[in-house]
Amino acid sequence: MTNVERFNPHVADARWQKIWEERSSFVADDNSTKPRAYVLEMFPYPSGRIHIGHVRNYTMGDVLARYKRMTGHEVLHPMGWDAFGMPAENAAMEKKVHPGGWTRDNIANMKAQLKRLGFAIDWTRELATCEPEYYGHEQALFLKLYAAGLVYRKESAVNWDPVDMTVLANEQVIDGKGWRSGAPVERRKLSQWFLKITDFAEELLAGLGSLDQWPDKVRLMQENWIGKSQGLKCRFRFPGGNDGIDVFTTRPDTMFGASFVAIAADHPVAQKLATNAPELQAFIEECRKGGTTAADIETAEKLGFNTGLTVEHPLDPSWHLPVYVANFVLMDYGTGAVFGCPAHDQRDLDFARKYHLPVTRVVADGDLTDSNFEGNIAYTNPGVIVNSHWMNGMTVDQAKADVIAKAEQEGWGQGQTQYRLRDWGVSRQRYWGTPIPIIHCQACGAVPVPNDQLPVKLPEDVSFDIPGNPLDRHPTWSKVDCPKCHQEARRETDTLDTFVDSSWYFIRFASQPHDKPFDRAAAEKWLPVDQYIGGVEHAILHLLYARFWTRALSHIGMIDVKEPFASLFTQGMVTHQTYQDANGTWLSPEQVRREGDIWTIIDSGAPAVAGRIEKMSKSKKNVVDPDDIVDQYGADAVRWFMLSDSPPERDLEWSEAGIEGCWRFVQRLWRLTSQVSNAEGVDKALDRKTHQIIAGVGTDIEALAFNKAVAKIYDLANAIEKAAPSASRDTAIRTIVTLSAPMVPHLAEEAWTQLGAASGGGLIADAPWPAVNPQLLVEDEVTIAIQVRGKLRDTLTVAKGLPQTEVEALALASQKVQHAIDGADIRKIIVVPDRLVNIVL
RNA sequence: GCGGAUGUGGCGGAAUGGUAGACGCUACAGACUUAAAAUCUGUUGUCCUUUUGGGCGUGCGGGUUCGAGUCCCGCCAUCCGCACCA
Repeated sequence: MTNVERFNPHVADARWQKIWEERSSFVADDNSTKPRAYVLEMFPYPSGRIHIGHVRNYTMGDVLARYKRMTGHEVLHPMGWDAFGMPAENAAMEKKVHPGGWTRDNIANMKAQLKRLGFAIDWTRELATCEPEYYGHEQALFLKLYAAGLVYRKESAVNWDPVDMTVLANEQVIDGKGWRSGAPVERRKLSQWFLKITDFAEELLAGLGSLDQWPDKVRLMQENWIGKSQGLKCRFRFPGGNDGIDVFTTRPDTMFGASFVAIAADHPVAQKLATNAPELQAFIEECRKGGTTAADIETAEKLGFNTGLTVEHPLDPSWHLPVYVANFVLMDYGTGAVFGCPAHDQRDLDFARKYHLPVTRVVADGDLTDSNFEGNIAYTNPGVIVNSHWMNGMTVDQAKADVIAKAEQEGWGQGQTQYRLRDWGVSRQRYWGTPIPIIHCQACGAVPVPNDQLPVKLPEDVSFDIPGNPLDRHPTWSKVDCPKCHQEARRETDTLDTFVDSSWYFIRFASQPHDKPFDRAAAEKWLPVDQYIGGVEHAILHLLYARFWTRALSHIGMIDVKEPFASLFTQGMVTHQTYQDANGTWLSPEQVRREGDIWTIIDSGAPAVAGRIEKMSKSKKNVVDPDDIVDQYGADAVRWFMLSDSPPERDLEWSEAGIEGCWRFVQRLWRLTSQVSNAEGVDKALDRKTHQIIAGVGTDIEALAFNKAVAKIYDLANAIEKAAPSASRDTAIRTIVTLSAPMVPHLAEEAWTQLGAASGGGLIADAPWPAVNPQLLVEDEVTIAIQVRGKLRDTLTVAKGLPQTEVEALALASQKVQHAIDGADIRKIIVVPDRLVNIVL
C-alpha cells in the first residue's frame, strides 16, 4: 500500500472540527419535529486540565450522540463547567490569583482540550456555574423553594477549623484534625441553611422503582442512603410522671427483653443532668472526642454512664429500667435514645455484659427458649416469641404489629417510619460559591432578596491572605438595607454548597432564557435526560440531590418532570501500571524500561518494581495527558482506544501497545477506503456479514456496549479484506466507514469525501445510519453441532430449516458420530432446529 | 459487621441454557525489504498422539438438565459501597 498516503490526523482533525463548527452541525434545534435525544455527561470541574477519565466519559456520550443524530434524532449534547468550589480558593491562597481568573483560565484551557477530541457538542449552550447569568437564576430558584417552605435555618453542629477559621466537610477532617491546618477540629454550633430533602424521602425512595434504566447498584446505594425503617416510637416514663424518654425501635416485639434505656451524649436529658454532675460532663466530653473513622468505630468499646435515673417499662409500669448515657447512641437518628434488648442486639449485648445487666431471651433460637441467655453473640434471626406474656408463640412480625397496635390504643406510642436521610445542609462559609440571597434584619429576621435585585453578585475585591471567609470580612459587601423596613441590615455571607449548582444545570442546558432560570415548556421538550453518563462516585450525593431538586421544582409547579435522568450509566476508571524504585518512590512509565520480566530505571540502570495497575493519579506518576496522546496519535485513535476492549462500566487499562493497535486500525480503515474497485457482482456472504454487523453495531451502541461494537467493526474489516472485489465489497467499505463514524468521526469525514459519497458537500455527521435488510440477516445455510452425550463430535452444514428427521439421519451418518456411539443403544435424540443434535445413549 | 459486584487463555475480554475463548493486545514463525519501519500470511488454552484423532478445561465443591461459563445450593478469593442507624 505504498501508493496510499496515510491518514494524517494532525491535519484532518482540525479541518473537520472547523467545518462542523462553521456549519453548526451539532447545535440542537429547540423547534425540531424529529424525535429528541438528550445525551449528557456529567459536567467537569475546571481543575485546569482534562484527564483521561473525562476523555473516556465524553467519548462514550459522543458516540451515542452522533449515533442518535444518524438515526434521525434531534440531539441535545451540551457541555458546561461545575465552576465553583474550594480548589479555586486554595489556588487563590497559594498562587495569589483571583479564583475567578483562575477558574476562567482553566475553562479556556480545558475547552480547547475538549475541542481537539472532536466531540459533537452544542457549544452555544455552554454554561459555567460561577457566572452570574447562572447563579443568579439559582438564587431565584432558591428563593422559590424558600417561599414554598422547603428552606429553613437552624443551629447545627459543624466541624470548625480554628486556624483556617472555616467549616470543614467530614472528608476534610483527618484523625480529628483539619486537613490543611492540622489543627484539632472543634465542634461548633452555627446557624446553617437547610433544604428539606427529608420531605421527599418517601418519594425519592419510591421513585427509584421507576428508574429501571439505572444500575441496580446505584439504586440500592440510594435506597440504603435514604434508609427507611419502620417501627415503634414510644415513651418510657419517669416513675409517677408523664415526662420520660422517647425511644424509637424497629423491634417492638422484643420489649419484654428490655434491660436498660440508653441515651446519646447530646440528648437533652443527659445535657441537663450534666450541668451539676461533673463526672457525667467528663463522660460526655469523652464520647464527643471519639473518632469517626471506620476503624475507630469498629474497635470502640461500648461505654456507658449510669445516670441513676430509672424509667417505667411501658408494658409493665411497675418494672423499672436504669437509664445510661452511652457512646454508641446517636443523637441525630431516631429520638437519640434506645431501649436495650441484649439477647437480640449485638451492641446491647456487648453493653449488658460489660455492665452486668440482665440478658433475657424473648425470641426462641430453635429449641432454645430458656429466659436466661448464654453467650456473647446476640440472636437476631427470626423465631417464636417466648418469655413475653401474652405474645408467647407469636412470630416476630405478629408481635411487632401487636405491640404497635397496643401502644396506639393505649396512647403511649405509635408506629413510625424512620429515615436515615437528613436534611441537606447547604451553607458553606466560603467565597467561591453562589451567595445565599438572604438579608438578615434585626427587626424583620431573614428577608429574601427581592427578585429584581438578583443576582446577588460576588464582590471581586476580596483577599485571601488571611484565613476565613472573605465575604464575611469584606468592608462593604454585606452592609445593605433591609428590603422590608429599610433599616440597616446584613447580607448572608454563606454561599451555597456546589452540589446545588449541579442539581439543575441539565435543566438550564435545555432552556436558557435571560429573564428566568428556564422556560417550562422548552425544558419539558428535552427533559428528562435520555442518557446520563458519569462516574459512580456520584451515585449518592449528586444524583440524589439532582433528583430532589427536580422533584422540589415539580412540587412547586415549575416543571412537570419527576425524575431528571431516565437512564444512567456509570463508567469505569482509566487505570495504568505503576512503578516504584527500590525505595518505594513512584516512577513514571517513561522512566522505566522492560527487558523480559525485569524492569530497570533508564537513567540509572537500577532495578524498578512494576506495581499495581491503579487509577491514574499524579502522586503515583501513572497519568497520561490527553493532549500528549492526541498530539501523537490523533483524536480518532484515542477515541477508539477509549471504546475498545474493556466493557465501559469496568476499568480500562491504558497501555502503549493498545493505543498503537488503535492507531494501526485507524490507518487500516483508511487504506480500506482506497480499495473501492467499482467492480461488479454480488458477494452474498459479504452482504450478509455487512448487514449482520450493521444490526449488531446499532444494538451494541444503544446498549452502550462499545467494546462489542468495536469488535464487530474489526470483524467486518477482516471480512472485507479477505473478500474479492465486487459491488458488495464496495458497499461494505462505505458501510464500515459509516458504522465507525460515531467513534472515529474525523477519519470518517475524510473517507466520506474520498469515497465521493459526500456529493453536494454533505457530511457523514449528517448521513443516515445504514438500513438493515432483514432478509440478509437470515442465513440459508446453518452449521449444526452434533453432540453425543452432550459432547461435541462433529458439525454439519445443512440448509436452514431442514426437517428434523433428515437432520437426524445426517447426524447418524457421520463417521465421527458412529465412532463416538461405538455400537451403543441410542435412548433418544434431541434436535434443536438449525442449531444442534444431541444423541443420548 | 451489613449490602453489592466480579472470578473465562500470557493479557483485556466474547458467548438468548445449545460448537467456550469472537474481537483486540502480546509472543512466535514466515513473506516483502540491502536493512529497518510499515504492511501482509500463519500459529498462539492445556496435555497425550504429533497425521488421523483423543483427554482435560470458565475460582472450588455439590445439584438441576439430553446439554451448564450461563440456572440452584454451599464455600473461597478479590474489588466496591455503607457502617455503633436502634
